[in-house]
Amino acid sequence: MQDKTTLAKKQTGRSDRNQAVCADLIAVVIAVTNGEPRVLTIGQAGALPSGPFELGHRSLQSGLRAWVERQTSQPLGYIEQLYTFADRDRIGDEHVQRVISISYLGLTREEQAESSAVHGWRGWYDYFPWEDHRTGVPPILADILMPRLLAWADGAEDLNMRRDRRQRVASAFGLDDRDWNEEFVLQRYELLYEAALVAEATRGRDTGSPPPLPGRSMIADHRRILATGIARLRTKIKYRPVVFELMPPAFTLLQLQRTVEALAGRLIHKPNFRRLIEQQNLVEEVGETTAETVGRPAKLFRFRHAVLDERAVAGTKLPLSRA
Amino acid sequence: MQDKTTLAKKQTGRSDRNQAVCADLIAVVIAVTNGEPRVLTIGQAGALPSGPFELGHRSLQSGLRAWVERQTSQPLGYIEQLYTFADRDRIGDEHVQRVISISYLGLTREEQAESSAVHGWRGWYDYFPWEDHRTGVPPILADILMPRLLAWADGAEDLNMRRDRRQRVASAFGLDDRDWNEEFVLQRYELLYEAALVAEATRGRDTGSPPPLPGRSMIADHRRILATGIARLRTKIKYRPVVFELMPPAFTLLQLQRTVEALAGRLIHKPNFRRLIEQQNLVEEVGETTAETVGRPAKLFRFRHAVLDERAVAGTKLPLSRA
DNA sequence: CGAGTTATTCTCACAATGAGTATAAGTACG
DNA sequence: CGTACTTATACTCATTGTGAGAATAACTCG
Repeated sequence: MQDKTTLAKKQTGRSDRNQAVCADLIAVVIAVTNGEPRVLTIGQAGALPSGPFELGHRSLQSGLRAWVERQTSQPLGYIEQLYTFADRDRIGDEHVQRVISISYLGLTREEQAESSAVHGWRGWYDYFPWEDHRTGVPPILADILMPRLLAWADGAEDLNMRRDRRQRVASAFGLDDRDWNEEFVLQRYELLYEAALVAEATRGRDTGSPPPLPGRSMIADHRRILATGIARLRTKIKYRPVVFELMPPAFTLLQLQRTVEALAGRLIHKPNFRRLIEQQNLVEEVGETTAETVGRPAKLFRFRHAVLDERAVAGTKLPLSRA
Repeated sequence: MQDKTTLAKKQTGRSDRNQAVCADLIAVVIAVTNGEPRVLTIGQAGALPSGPFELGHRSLQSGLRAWVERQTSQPLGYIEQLYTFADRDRIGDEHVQRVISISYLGLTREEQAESSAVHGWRGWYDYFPWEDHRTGVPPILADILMPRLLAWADGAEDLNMRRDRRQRVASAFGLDDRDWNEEFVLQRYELLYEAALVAEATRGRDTGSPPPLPGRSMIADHRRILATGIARLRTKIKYRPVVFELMPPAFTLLQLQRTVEALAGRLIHKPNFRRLIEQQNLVEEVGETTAETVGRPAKLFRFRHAVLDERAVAGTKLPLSRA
């Protein structure tokens, strides 16, 4: 019955323990502007908006909203929890106190007047140049990263380890007969980290003048958190109508497609995309057309907000081309 | 540049703040025995294994493993993070100190010799009797819960609120022309909570002798966490080969099917299930057959562990019948 | 007006899926 | 020992979903 006492403690506030943990809230806030996905950052160093969870906060979510709005004055719409970390090694903290990082993914639209010195929107492919396959395989991947990754795999002492590494590289980057899977963002980042092909992997060590490595870096483990957010978003757009959080009130089907392509980092077959959106009844015509540049004017659509009620979870499927 | 100081603080351990938060690790550990899904609990009251995250723990995961093994001496295999909560109201804690609950889902096999007084396995449908649709719609749902839910929906003052409630009930419970979706476990629980149809919803209040409400209750918000775990598992078995974590080394296809049915709470078309499993190459023949009870003996299969390497994420789809 | 550009509608082959039927190989028991 | 019953396993078939490409419509530009 040691269990009864545990319960008692649980219900009377555990003042007997001094687990001085502190909890950080970290936000990955995404917007898509002109067909480019962007992430909200603060400071020069490249950091995600974040701050400690405080007593005044009503909930984790509201604490996060408060920090983001204080640091960037960007209003937040949709948010969802990403992951909670507490690894000691990655935090870059030598002190004894433990930090728990609770990360969130937020989706908005970039409507800021002018960019500020302390915060701004940065293209997410600046941080992950190997992730953009819209115009084919990025040169940086084929020319620099793949050779280095394979060298790293073959550089393992153990035979089993070599096989394992090659296996993981092949799976994550779509080698051999496999297809490129845009969802494996985190696995790819973790491999590059392991192979010391991203700057933050060698941060603690004294590597003289570090060689230039691909992709912009971020403080602490923020780039890993961003990778987690991108992976989640790329997965989620396939079964939930979250893309619309990133769209203006009215948009053409091509604009919608370009947004999805920007997120997925790959192209979509236009007629099939259109078919899927329409047969799922996700949008309705506004009644007007765009007077944009050249070509036949496109009808404007708006998101049918009713679908959020109709099928709380349903599914939005997106046809991604193979080529 | 207030941002530079923030960074500095971040990297030198934030001893300047006294955010005395404490973090709890909570485990939803699932096994399936004889076609019944079960959850690992401690104590009489119905509690999930849990304990505070401590300085000695290497990571959140290892801290969780330590607590579960200490409290239940049940070894843990597969685990994944579920969700992090910090709601004040639901914790049942009047004190100022904040508690963050980090929950995990674990999958194992029940191999305990005899049950102990302080811990044990309980059928998960004891807690959620309305979730088992393997033998049709549970009477408790049709006879008791649905009428009460509809009464609750119609009891709202505002017209919009009435419509909204009816809408949510219909969606979560598959009314009208909608299908029952076994994945909406959490939404259903939340609705029942809102409608005060689960015991823990009226816990704080002085409701004299509370009427008997369906389903066994749990301490604090543990039942909600269990609902989250069930929902996650029901979703996940459809695209990842996690069922095998719950299976013995060798099994027949029917045993595998019964396990999936137990988790999903609904029946599966046998030939289609078989086809799906085989064409995905998830299993291989052991070479023996079962000498079980009656009927033609079934071949024994084992999980092809190689698939975990081959497609780190791939997909295991399961055909759920509509009837 | 013709070339170029984007929008929009169809067609078609093929894979995936839900449902049902038929046959095989055992056990139980008169 | 043969018949009824039970479970295993193998096919069939209709329908839908999906990837890919062709055809047509409606504009702008010069």
